[in-house]
Amino acid sequence: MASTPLFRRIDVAPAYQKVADAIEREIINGRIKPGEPIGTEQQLVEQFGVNRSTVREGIRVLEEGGLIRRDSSRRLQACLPRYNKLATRLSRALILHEVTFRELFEASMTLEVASVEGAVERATEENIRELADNLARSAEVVERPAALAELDAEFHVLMAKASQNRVLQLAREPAAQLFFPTTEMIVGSVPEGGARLVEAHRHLLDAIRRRDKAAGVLWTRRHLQDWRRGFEKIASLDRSVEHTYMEHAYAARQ
Amino acid sequence: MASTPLFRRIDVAPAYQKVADAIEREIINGRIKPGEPIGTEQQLVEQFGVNRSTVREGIRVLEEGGLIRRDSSRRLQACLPRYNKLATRLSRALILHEVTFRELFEASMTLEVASVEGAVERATEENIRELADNLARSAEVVERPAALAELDAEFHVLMAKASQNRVLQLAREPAAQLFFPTTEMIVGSVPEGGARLVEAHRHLLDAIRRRDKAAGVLWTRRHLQDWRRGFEKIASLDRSVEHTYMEHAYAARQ
DNA sequence: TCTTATCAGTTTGTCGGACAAAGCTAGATT
DNA sequence: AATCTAGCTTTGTCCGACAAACTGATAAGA
Repeated sequence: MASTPLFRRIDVAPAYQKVADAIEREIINGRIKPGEPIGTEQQLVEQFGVNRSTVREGIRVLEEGGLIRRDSSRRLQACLPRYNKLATRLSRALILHEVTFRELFEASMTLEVASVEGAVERATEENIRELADNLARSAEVVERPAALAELDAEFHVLMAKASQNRVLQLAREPAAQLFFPTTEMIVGSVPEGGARLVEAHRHLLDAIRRRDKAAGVLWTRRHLQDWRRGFEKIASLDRSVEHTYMEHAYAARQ
Repeated sequence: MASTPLFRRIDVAPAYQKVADAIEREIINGRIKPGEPIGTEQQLVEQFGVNRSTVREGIRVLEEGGLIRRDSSRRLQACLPRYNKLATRLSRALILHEVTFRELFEASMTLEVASVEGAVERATEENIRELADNLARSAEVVERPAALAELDAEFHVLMAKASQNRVLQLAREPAAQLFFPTTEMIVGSVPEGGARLVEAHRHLLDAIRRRDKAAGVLWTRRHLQDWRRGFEKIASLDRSVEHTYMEHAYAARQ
């Protein structure tokens, strides 16, 4: 057992970091609620007693972290970090770690199955309406791979939402962001690809309506296996989610 | 179909954002590899033709995003975003969204089971050694909840690593960061809690060694059910992962 | 020869002040 | 009352400056 230290540890974090930390603490522990204003840069300068440049560096950190944002008039306010934005960062990290489509597929299988199970158990009328609406729109664009791929991604987001489990929602998002953009290629290259996709969605929605978990899991598996078979016609599962592919997804998102 | 536009869209992003985007692009598409230097602030000032303050704001954005870091001498270099740094941000987001322990538990059950399945299939000798080492250390501190809780968290990280699936590794991390800190409280408040935990780990490692997937899944379920029963003695599963709890985890991490 | 001390040059973190552009406010005008 | 305008505020950017920390190399000492 060490003796009581004479001095406390010296805090050597740079000032901009301390500014960011101080504001973060206020938001995390709820003293500043999402939507509430943080104050102007000048006010922060006065409160913290540092230069405006320093405050601004701190603000950038928090902004990137998704804890604060600027409203329409560019004033600072606290906000709820959007899963989507964070997921984008994570997807980027996955790219840089050169994960393979096999890893992506395996993880997505787990996460999507869990989503469906949750959705079958807990989907609300509202959730079902949203899914039905998506299905109707999908049926209309079954011959247009780009539009269909987008609706497919949305369908699975809605499914995760219907599970009422926000942790799951967040956990599946990064993988989904990388996984689903390939749908367009696959649907386009497999005969009847679009029709099979819509049919799978129809069965999934049906399973949720009937609260039939086994059917939900079964059709999710089939749906993803379809994706996999399609993908393997185009490329190897063991190829990494490449930079070129990222550029594609990237350009499309902008 | 719209006619060809006369003008291209005007880019109105602030300069610091453009600086960040430009550097990010170079890293994402691999022209700058992880570990390579970005250059000094002065060099960036010259290359981009903007002020150093502007460059520094851009740097903060990338730093927080985990794309660049400063090495021992504070020089800038590209880096692979660390999962657990990103996961920390996600955990924070989950807190702010006031997710419940029930959501956390359900999602973790899915993710940990998937980890074990992967580990049983693909764990290397090295992975098994690490797990065995962790287990040995756990057995030594079975009576000290704080130390044991830490090793428990590590055990599950190692398990995810053994699954050889980096997507899964990343997906489970945010939930785990919120989930496992409660272990300390639970182990301390349940008689034989520590012993049960170590026993579960022993069976898990054994299942991996024998490549027995069913046993791995079974003991993972038991292990987490144990957590759940313990947790319910202390608090309701439907309580949100509260700010107070976050403060606890937060203080411990500093 | 090997280690240590020194010293000048870089680089980062911070500061103060400045200014144009965009937003906001409130009084003036129709 | 609705609209317009002028002034104030705030943000984004720039400039120049300086102390502290770090680098690298040279000089001094064992």
